[in-house]
Amino acid sequence: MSLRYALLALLEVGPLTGYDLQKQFAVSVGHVWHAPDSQIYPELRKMEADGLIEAEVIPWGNQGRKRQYHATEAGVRTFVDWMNAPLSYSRVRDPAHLRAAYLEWATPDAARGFLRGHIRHHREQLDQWVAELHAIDSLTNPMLVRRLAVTAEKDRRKTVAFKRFTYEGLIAQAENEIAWANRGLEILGEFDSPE
Amino acid sequence: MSLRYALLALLEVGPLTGYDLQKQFAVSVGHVWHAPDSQIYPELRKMEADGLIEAEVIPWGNQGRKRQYHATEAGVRTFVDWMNAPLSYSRVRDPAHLRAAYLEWATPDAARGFLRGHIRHHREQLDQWVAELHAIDSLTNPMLVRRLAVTAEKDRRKTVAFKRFTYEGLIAQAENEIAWANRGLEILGEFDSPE
DNA sequence: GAAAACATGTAACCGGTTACATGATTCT
DNA sequence: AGAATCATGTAACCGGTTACATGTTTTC
Repeated sequence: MSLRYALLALLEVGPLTGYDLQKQFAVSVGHVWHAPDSQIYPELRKMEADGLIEAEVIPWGNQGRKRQYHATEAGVRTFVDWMNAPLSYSRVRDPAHLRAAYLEWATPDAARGFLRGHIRHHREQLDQWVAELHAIDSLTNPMLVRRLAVTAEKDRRKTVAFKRFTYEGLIAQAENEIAWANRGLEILGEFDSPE
Repeated sequence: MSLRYALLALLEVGPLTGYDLQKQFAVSVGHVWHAPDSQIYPELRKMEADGLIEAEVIPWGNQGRKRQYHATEAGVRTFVDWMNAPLSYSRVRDPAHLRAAYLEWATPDAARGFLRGHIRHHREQLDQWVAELHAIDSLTNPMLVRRLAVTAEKDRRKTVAFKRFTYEGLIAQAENEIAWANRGLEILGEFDSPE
């Protein structure tokens, strides 16, 4: 159910089309919440039906049309209420750690492949997040710039601080996973080349 | 789709009823993969239909009956194949970090509550995992003991090593989240009591 | 004129969540 | 006799995934 809050978060800053939102999900918000376009467009319609957002149909070229959405008062309220409500945690479902727990069933090669894949995956995430952190610091993230433009001067530092905080957390997560997998490779080595 | 592999992992060790499996999901495997009974029983039936497991109907008391499942040859093969296949990673969907990214919308109290809740949640997880790690080291985890009983002597160290490895990883994750949330509380403090 | 980008969806499926539902056995 | 535990499900719903589907506009 967080998709709608992720969408609302983006729409708090200013009106966007489904396509704009979709692109944001490929970069900024997408770093913490992924959603494909096939989910975004129907969700926007539902949110519109629920009165959280409103669309303005804008002509685009000769025949083209696009729907530009903006948050309504109710939408802002809903978003703020969610931000102030306690977060509910879903139960653990962690394929990588599930596999690790039974790794003695894999061949040594497959086990090594799994751990290297884990490192590769988190290295890729890490690279993205580090780049995003730089974009925050250098103010080259367009959504953040737009956000700051509509934020009172006194709240700007805070806004930037939370964005940094988020990405620092994600970076620490990725580094942690990489360190864990490397430790796993060491353990594998102990059993592969025993002496 | 990992539920069936989690179930197979448990059934590799020896026959269990749906109820036995369900209890394991409340403790050991449940630490990495949660599943409610309403999901376990139907999944077992599907696995039986797919020939991965077989049930033996055992009388229980005067009229009671229970179905004790064991992995078939095909079941073992399927499990081993999964263990040797590359793991596919699903896209990020992280409610806590999503919220953190827009935490300036929450009241200072709600923000503090969110971070404290994050710490509480991961502290609870941490406690469970630390206890589990002790149960591994002291060989008081019944499933592990059963597992070791059917494992060749030379593979026992390896089996225990991977279990430890898994829980060390989970513990590091939890500690990481707690450290992150504490850092968030510090940041909050800077903005709440500025001078 | 072709390719890239803009724009917006539908549909089938699947795994997981929540709530409901029931009955037997064993322990105290 | 009552509580705890053992035992096994069904059903409605919902969020997310994957595949499919289509047309316009802008840029090169």
